[in-house]
Amino acid sequence: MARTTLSADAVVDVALRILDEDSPAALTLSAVAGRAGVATPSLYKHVRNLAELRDLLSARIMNEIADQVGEAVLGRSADEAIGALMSAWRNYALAHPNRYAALVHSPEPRTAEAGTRLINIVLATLRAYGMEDSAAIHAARCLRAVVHGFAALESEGAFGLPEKLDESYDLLIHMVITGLHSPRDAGPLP
Amino acid sequence: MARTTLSADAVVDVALRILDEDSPAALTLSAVAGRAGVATPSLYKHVRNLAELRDLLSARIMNEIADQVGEAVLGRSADEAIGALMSAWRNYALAHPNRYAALVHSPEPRTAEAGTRLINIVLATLRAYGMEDSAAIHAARCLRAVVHGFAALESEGAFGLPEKLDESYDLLIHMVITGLHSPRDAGPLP
DNA sequence: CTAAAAAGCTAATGCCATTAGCCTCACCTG
DNA sequence: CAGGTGAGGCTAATGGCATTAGCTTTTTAG
Repeated sequence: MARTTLSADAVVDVALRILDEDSPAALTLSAVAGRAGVATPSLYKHVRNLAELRDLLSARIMNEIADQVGEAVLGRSADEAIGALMSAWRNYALAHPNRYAALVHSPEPRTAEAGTRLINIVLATLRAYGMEDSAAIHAARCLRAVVHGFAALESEGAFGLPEKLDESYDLLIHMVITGLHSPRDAGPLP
Repeated sequence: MARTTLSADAVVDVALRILDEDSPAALTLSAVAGRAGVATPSLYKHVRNLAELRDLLSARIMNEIADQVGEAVLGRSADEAIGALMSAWRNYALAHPNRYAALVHSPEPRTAEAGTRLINIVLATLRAYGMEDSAAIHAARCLRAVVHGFAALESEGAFGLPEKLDESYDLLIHMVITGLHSPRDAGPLP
């Protein structure tokens, strides 16, 4: 029966639900097929193999992050934009910890393209600080590393102490904004 | 033959070599057994299962990082210590990308304990900035997130652009140091 | 010297991904 | 309206891996 129900996108949808409701380890083709109401080998008509499904999943997730971060930045600029950007990014990871854990930062084209969308949003935001070209790239990398590090650790439950994580993140935002205002060649501080 | 050759530690050694020479995905009990010159089920005399082997591996790696970071900080303080700490941490990830990728930040006791060693080193370093208690915890979390984010992304090969990564990291160190000198309640900048 | 424990082995089970080859319905074509 | 084609589904089979059970051998403690 050439039903029109299933497609690569639909398979990714199912995989996302498994990810959200179970764990990254529960993401098997068997589980996806079971939930889609289909025999396992049927999935191969839509997806080359498990590795490709993971790639598609990563790309989808990265695009969702770019969407949310892009929306958060709309209509803001400079410090306010940085804060909104960082909060939106972290909030995505908090709302979907398993998705964030499943996100792979590989050179795989689809995910890389979505990653480029995200980086471009960051670069655009940095223009408010007068950063261009190389300087902006370095700063964007730092911003990305900072947010990713916190989000990854937090969604893994790696922060054990009782101190409030919101406060830690506020501090981090503050540190980033301070750093952006202090150009690299400013030399040592007083 | 109750040979004295194999032990849990030796199994972890073999697993580390597989990790270094192949990939995280190549780390199977079969591969470990093969390289150890033993049948697969024999490993269960030393390790409860694959999950425990991964935990032991994580703990080993985390301890190595703590060792290197602790050594880097020795005899330095304040800004110089922060820079040395951040460089040593990143250098470990660069030297052993697969180990860094295999590192899991779970609440698993052994790894958590090694992680505590590392955090204590960071906390001690922060004391040079007059930070204590809660403030130091928040700052330590930020430092950890910053370094982990950069190291994780770099060792995954996530930075695609041609700009030199050393320069990006220098900027990141600069940003962190600047942020540490600017207390949270300093208010907006000029 | 002996007995028990430590550490190894083979065999067997079950899950998973993947491949091969078959079947059937939906739809387009004439 | 008949028929053929292909997308999309299915069953069966294969091979890798983790894990368990139960046996055997070697140390080593007493």
